[in-house]
Amino acid sequence: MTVTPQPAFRALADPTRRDILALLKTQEMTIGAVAERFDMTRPAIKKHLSILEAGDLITITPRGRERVNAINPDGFRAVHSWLEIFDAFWDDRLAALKSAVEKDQHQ
Amino acid sequence: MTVTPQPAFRALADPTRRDILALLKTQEMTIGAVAERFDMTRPAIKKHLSILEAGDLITITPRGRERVNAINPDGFRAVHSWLEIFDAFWDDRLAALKSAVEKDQHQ
DNA sequence: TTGACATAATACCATTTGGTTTCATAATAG
DNA sequence: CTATTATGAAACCAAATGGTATTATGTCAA
Repeated sequence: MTVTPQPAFRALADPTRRDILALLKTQEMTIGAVAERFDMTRPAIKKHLSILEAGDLITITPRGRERVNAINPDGFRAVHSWLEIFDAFWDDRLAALKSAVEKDQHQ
Repeated sequence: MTVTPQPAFRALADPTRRDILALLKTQEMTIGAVAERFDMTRPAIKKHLSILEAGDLITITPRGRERVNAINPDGFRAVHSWLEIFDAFWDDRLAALKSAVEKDQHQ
């Protein structure tokens, strides 16, 4: 069970890391393969991948001399569940907006 | 329309800022009132609030010599819509898990 | 076994970040 | 008007962050 969403939120704060996630969404990839897609050195990409792993947003699985990086839903769920705290608020605002619009229409 | 979720994700990456959001969820508050709730100086809180505003997660409205800070759903929607990119992935994984379980039951 | 390849690990650097202190400004209460 | 109150703004600092280059390690292929 995920205790704190902090590592996931921290991981999501960087645009390169979000791009990596969007890339891994389509397919699992080795570190080298990911690095090829970015204008950045492999060590830099490896750091990003480690941070994504720390946030439970990806898994890194050894396969021979390679490391396979794949999306891991766990971290996403932690983020999602934190954001859900605000769902009721949105509903309230939407309801308020709706009633305001309706009231306006009746005038 | 929100163009990039970057300022919102950046704002969400700090635990103090997420605590501030959780606080503002219950009620609008002035800067001073927010600062009273944290073991931190007012300028520090003010910086956090500015970053939250830059991420469209809150609005800061002048009222006399005060500034009223209130949750703003816009930034949350930007975050939510970026995360939605991964919804299909979760579904796929769930479907894969489900079929794996079912297959297992038939053996 | 040896060479090549994929990654790990370390040291290093510039910039950003999260905090402070201090001083300035604007609005309200008497 | 004056004192107080709420905030703005600037300068500054330590630590974290995002990147690099370099060197080491482990695995595969011939």
